[in-house]
Amino acid sequence: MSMSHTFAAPEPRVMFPRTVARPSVEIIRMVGATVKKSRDQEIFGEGEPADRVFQVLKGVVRCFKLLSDGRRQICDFYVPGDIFGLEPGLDRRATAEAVSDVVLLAAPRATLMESSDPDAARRLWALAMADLRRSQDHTLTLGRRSATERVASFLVDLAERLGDTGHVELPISRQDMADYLGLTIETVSRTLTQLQASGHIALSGRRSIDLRRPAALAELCA
Amino acid sequence: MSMSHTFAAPEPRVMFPRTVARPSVEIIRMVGATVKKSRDQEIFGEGEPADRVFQVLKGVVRCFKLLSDGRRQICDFYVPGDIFGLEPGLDRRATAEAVSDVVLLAAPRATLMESSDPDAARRLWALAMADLRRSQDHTLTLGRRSATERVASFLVDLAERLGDTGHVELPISRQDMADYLGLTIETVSRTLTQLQASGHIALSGRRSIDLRRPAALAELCA
DNA sequence: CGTCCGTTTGATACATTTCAATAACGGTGG
DNA sequence: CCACCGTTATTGAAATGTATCAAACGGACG
Repeated sequence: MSMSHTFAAPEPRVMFPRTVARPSVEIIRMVGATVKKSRDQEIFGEGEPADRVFQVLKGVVRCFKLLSDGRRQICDFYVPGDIFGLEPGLDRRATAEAVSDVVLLAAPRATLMESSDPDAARRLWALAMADLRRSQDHTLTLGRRSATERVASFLVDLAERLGDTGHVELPISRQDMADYLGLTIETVSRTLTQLQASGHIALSGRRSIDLRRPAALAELCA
Repeated sequence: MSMSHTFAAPEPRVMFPRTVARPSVEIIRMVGATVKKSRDQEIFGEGEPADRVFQVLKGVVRCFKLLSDGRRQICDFYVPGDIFGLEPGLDRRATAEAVSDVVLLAAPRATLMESSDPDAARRLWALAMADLRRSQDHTLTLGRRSATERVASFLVDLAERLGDTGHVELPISRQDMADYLGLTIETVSRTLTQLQASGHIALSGRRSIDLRRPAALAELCA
């Protein structure tokens, strides 16, 4: 489809908002304050009060949980357009960090919850449900898919989320992929080279992947 | 055990003050119709229209997803008091079955969504968020915990859910445990006998487990 | 041009799965 | 109450996928 790049992109750049319509909560745009964070900076930490909700304008955010010995599981990535930071209770159940430099919109939780907009609650609910759906798909992947299947489904999913062009400008490192997929960095790397050898994808640079046979890739997800 | 890379461990957290009252949605009780299903009977199937929401009165329900080759991942179990069947979209993303003979209350989705009760929406939201929280905890378990840690955390979680008495009358088979924990039935079985050998639990019959050292068990979850 | 960090590759170790057999339960009927 | 049976669970031995340990590579950058 698109020409493969001969050069690696210097830095993970702005990602395209996916074309799929998603529930938008206008109110965030209205009452939100712009927040910028640089690469690897924390946005909120586990245990803190969950007083704000965020929308990604630029960059990518990771949300993760830690085990006592430092093992990390990334629950989800958020790309431009996504809203995150809604919590079931009063405090954060996970930590959020900037994967790349990010620009966010932050709105006080209370404002959203008590909004007079009759649709706001419904939209917030839709957002929470969308997260739930993603989380349950993730559960299936982690519980029952092999390394190859995990990587394949990750690529397919990411491509779709970023607006499918058959080309993924990977916004995240191998370590982040590994921690999202429940694998090690070595296994992710090996799997990617295998997928390249089998002609499913083409790697160029560290952060750029062409999906050469998207249909076959989707098959691989089982 | 997957030690991918070491990250700073989270600061010692307070042991869950998780006495979060189970959000109840009275309206289900008011407009709900009683439904009975016997063991292994389907309650709803993936792809069907998601027109009803259920509350468990008696018995246990499992909700799962399948891969094309039949591998199964149980997303969650629902015990008496739990509400399930809320969906992000118009149709079911998973299949629900009766683990044992069950009695359910079923309420039309539309009734709930359009309820004039100002609190109903909020409670529904709380329910969805509770599911999300559980799902993300599950993600951590599947992605980063060893077999022993998975089984231990399952037992601790289940005991708490059923009303912690240090004794779990297991409502589910080894196969269901395995499919929830992303393991095989053999591994679950071996792990349970090890936990018995180490004095953490005592098995009696197939469906009855005593948590002999709950604190130690909780430690095992990492 | 050399350093540094992230990635790839290689060799080996290990946890869990797989395959196969045995054992324990739970219900049924004699 | 006991013997039988099918089902579910346990145990064992071997195979396998992924992790671990260790080293080499490569691009980005000063």
